[in-house]
Amino acid sequence: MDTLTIGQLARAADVGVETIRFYERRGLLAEPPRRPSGYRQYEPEAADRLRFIRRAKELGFTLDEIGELLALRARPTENRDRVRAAASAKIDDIERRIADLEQMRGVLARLVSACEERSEHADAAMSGCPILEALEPRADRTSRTAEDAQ
Amino acid sequence: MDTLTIGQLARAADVGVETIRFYERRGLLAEPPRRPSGYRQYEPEAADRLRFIRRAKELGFTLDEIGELLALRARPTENRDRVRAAASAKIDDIERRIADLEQMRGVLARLVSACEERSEHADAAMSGCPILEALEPRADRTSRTAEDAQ
DNA sequence: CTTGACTCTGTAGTCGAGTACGGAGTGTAG
DNA sequence: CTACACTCCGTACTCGACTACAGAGTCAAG
Repeated sequence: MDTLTIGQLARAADVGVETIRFYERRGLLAEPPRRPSGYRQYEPEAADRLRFIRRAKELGFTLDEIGELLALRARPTENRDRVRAAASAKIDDIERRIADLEQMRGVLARLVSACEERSEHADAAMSGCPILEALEPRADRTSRTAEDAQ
Repeated sequence: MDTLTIGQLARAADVGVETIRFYERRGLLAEPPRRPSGYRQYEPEAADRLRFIRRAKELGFTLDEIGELLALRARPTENRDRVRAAASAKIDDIERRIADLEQMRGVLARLVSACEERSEHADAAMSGCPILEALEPRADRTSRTAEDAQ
């Protein structure tokens, strides 16, 4: 027997049974043939397709994008450019996200080290860890009349 | 007049009116005093608090985490260590995310360039852009009998 | 005084990617 | 033949962070 039930497929691809049906509804997975009982019968390659989906998700593609990728895959050579373009766009996207995260990390790192310095010569007990204060004033401050107990 | 209506505050902090009420429900924003009519009356500092929230969100904190941060802020000096610890944990988190994204980018970049090479000496028309194929086999392959037109 | 913009409350909808559940039918090992 | 695991379908729920809406009341300008 070289077809799989949905549960066997789920174990093979390490996803949930419900996830497989969900992908089918979303059009990411073709409807497989059925046994007379209605049970889905998958070929082992279905697990590859599921792994493809998982891998693409890990690479930051949304399910919609993955659907497009799978559609392109059907006719590969003529769509090479489009696949390449999609991947390039995704790279740009990823680079933006990396840059954002690096900026965040920089800000937090500065604040943590500033905070540590203060802790060491523990005199300035009157001023808190600068992390919180530093978060507040984003670039150009709007008018501040000083003097206000919230 | 130095109090703001919710709409003025929303414009000042560049968030939606509904968002402000949502933050209030979530406990991120204290309930402000009201006019007899029930209208909320905000001090200008409320805009700082909203900017704090926005900034922290940009830094990757969830609203729950921001709530904790704001709670810690109330008693700053005694909580310095905890604030610092929270920020450090967030840095670790950010670094993990950066590493993941860099890996994704690496994979995609390799695939795109491999694809470009093929396009140049455009002989291998039989094999598609390797992006799609390369996505599939995740590390150790499970049995593949070759030969299958899906 | 009227008009129109604003605000109030409470509830419901959105998006993405699933996950859970109920009730019925099926496959199979012992 | 009887358990019991598995599968079917459809619907509803989850999470996070909002966003929209209905219907009523309020404020300020002209």
